[in-house]
Amino acid sequence: MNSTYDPQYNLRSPVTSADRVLVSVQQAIVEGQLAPGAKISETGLAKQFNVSRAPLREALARLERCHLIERTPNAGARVVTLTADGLTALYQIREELEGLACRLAAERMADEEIDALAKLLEQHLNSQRVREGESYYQEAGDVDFHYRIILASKNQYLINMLCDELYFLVRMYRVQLGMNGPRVSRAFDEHKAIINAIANRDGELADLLMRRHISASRKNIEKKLQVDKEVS
Amino acid sequence: MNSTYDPQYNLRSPVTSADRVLVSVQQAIVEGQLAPGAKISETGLAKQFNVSRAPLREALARLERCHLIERTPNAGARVVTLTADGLTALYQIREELEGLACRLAAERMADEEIDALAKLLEQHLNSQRVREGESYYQEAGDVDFHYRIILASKNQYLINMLCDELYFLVRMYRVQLGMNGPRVSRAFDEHKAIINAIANRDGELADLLMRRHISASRKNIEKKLQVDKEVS
DNA sequence: CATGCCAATATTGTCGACAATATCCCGTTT
DNA sequence: AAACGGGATATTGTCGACAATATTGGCATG
Repeated sequence: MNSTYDPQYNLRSPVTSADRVLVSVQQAIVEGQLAPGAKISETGLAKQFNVSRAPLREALARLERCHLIERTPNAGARVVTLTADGLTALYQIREELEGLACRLAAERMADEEIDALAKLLEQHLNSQRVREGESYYQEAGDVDFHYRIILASKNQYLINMLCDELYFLVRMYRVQLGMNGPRVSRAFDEHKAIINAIANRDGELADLLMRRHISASRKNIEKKLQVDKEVS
Repeated sequence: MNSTYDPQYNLRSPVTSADRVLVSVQQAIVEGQLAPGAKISETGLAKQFNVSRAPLREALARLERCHLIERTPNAGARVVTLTADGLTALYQIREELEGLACRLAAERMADEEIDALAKLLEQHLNSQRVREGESYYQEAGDVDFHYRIILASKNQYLINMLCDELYFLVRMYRVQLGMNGPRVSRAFDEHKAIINAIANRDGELADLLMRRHISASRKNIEKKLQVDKEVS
């Protein structure tokens, strides 16, 4: 599995050193190199990434924004922990917001964008790596699909909340629980149904399908969380 | 009109000096002392609030989070501008999220909380100040109602997104457009219907009513925006 | 006169040091 | 032995200065 994940979704490329360290720490938390619940040492991380504490603290502020850490004044920051309740809460929001994104995308997505997304889906399914079950590429493909629809909504706040805030946490749950099971082919079918609804400009249906899709995904992860808990 | 607005909604009281300057600048932007589109001078604001640039920049990071300013790397920050498109986008999100909040509140709100909220509504309607049309108290009362329902959802992300991020902008639209018109009594009826639905544990209905309520509010503000544009 | 370039200026980003606060450890007390 | 208290330590918050980047104004050129 390829461990470097190119976040092509970051709207603006990292220009300042706070941006760079943010990307690094985001990745470290999502992939678990900084364990859930771990205390974050400002001086430690600053040294590790060869920056001073100022840009690191700027990065921490944004990490809090995307719910990857929790800060308490004068006491410091900890990496968030993954819980069943948190997952449910997160996916409840996703259902609402991505449902809305589908309705808007059905109105606003250009025909060419729709074609391109449909093609990307096919291409992704046929890809060697996906069939071999590399979870990294499954994850990237899924996120890509959702991002394109969200961006097509052209609602600034929606895009911001989903892509810049919530999705890092979504990926964290998936990566750390190793979600690479047999749901891939079913998810593909669901994706296809959604893009079809959008192509038909049927926002209501796309909304409904997306909600179901996310709900199914949630149940899948909840099951895994349950199993993990029983094992431990 | 009382110009000081006690933000009783801030979950944790400001403890650090960055917290304090954040509250001050938030208020300044929402109430228009820092005009929409105005450039933000870090050194200027820092002097004005008698702090160094470090805590001020911390505050700016959080102001960006609640969409009150827009930053561009190496170039600085500007106060956001109020536009019809932005308002529509904002209220689309509100409809979805507050609808969800209603569904959850219908499940989770304690009977005593419901009673208290109903009483607060009555009390608010009968209040001298409200009948005299002091927009400040109308605004506070409305926000209070919505906040209580949102908090009752007990969904951490929902609460965070609405109360800590979006609502400052909502208030900014309302305050700066001087929304103190005759919608107050109608809004009261709508509030009452919503709390009734919640009391009956009818989440579906509460959801629907809240969406309509927010939609009506949006149209009201859009009208005002239109009028203002024609005048100018 | 408009336009493009370059230096001077102003503003933002980063750094290291200090102050304020929390955390830890250990001795004392009941 | 457990609970409390107080000092030592570590960590966070804030400050002023410097470096890096944008912006401004004037000068030369077409």
